[in-house]
Amino acid sequence: MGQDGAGINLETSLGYLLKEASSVLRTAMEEVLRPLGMTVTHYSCLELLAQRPGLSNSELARGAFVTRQSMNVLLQALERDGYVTRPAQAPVGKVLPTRLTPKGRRNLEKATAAVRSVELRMLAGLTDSEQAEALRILKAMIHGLTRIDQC
Amino acid sequence: MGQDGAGINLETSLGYLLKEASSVLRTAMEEVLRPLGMTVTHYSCLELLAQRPGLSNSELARGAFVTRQSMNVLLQALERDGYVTRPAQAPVGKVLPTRLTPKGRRNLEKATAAVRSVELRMLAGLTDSEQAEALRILKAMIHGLTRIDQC
DNA sequence: CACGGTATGTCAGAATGCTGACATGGGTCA
DNA sequence: TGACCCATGTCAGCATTCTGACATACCGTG
Repeated sequence: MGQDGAGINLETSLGYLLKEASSVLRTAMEEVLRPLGMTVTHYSCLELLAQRPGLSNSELARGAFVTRQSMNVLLQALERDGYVTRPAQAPVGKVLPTRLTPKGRRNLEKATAAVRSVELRMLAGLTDSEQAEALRILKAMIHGLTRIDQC
Repeated sequence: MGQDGAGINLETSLGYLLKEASSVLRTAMEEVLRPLGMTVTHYSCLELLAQRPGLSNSELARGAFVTRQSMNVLLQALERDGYVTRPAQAPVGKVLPTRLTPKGRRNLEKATAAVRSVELRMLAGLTDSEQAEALRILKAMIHGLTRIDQC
C-alpha cells in the first residue's frame, strides 16, 4: 500500500518527529510490558518509586505525566495487589508517602530489563556523543516550552 | 513544594526525556489550540490533509498516531461541521479520499500560526545545526525501534 | 479463474484518562 | 493570631480512545 509519498515537509518538523518518536517508543514499551501484565503507566510508577522512595501520589502523577486522579486509581490497584504500601494516616499534612514492597521490587526488575532492551534498540544507531547531544537538545526544548507560557 | 530532589538518573534517560518533551509539547499545543476550539488530533488531521490532499481515513489515522476507529469518529464530526468532504461512494475500492473545504482551510490557517509559534518557542534556544542534528537523531531512534520488532 | 492474505470503513462495547468538585492541611503575610 | 492561598487526597461524572468484530474490496499466487 502506498505509505510514504514524495517529500512532505511534515518530516522536517521537529514537533511532528518528536510525537512520532514518542509514539513508537510507547508502542514498543507496551509490547514488551504486556507479557508481564504491565502497562506503561504502571511501570513508570514503579520505576519512579524505586529511584525516589516515598514519593506522594501527586508527585508520582507529575513524574508519569498523568493527573493526580489517574495516579490515585493506579496506586489503589497497586496497593491492593501488594506492590506498594502507603501509611493509613499521613505522617505530616495529607501527603501519603508510597514505598515499594519486596514483591513490587521483584516485579519491577523484570520490567526494567525489558524496557532497557527497548531503549538500547532505540539508541543502537547512535554514538555516545550523539546520545549526550540528544539529551542536551531535548532539555533545551523542554526548557523553551515551560517558560511561564503565554508569550 | 519539593519537586526536583538531587540528581536522579531518570534525567539521564533519553526515553524518559522523550516522553517529557512530547508531553510538554502536547500541553503547549492544547493551550494555544483551545481558544480556537480545536484539539491536537483535530489540528493534526487538518494539517495532514492540507499537505497531502485526498488521504484516506486509515492513512490519516497513521499520520496522527491514533486508530482508524478514532479517526473515523473525528472525520464524521469534521464532515458534519463542514471542514472536510468525502465522496458518498468510493471511486476505487473502499477508500474514501478526504479533502479540506475552503472553510476547513481557513480554520486551519489560524491553528497553523498558533502551532508554529509553539514550535518556535521550543526551538528558540537551538541553533540551526542543532535543529538539524536533532532531526537526524530522532529519525535514527525511530528507525531503531521500527525494525520488525521482536528481535 | 479461484483462492487466501491483506487493507479498508464502520459499528458496538470496554477501558482508560480527564474535568469538576469537595474537604483538609500547611505556609505566608499582615 | 487569623486570613488567605496553594497543594494534596479523593469521589463522581464525562469524554476520548482503544479493542473486538464484521462485511467488503483489492492483489498476489497457484
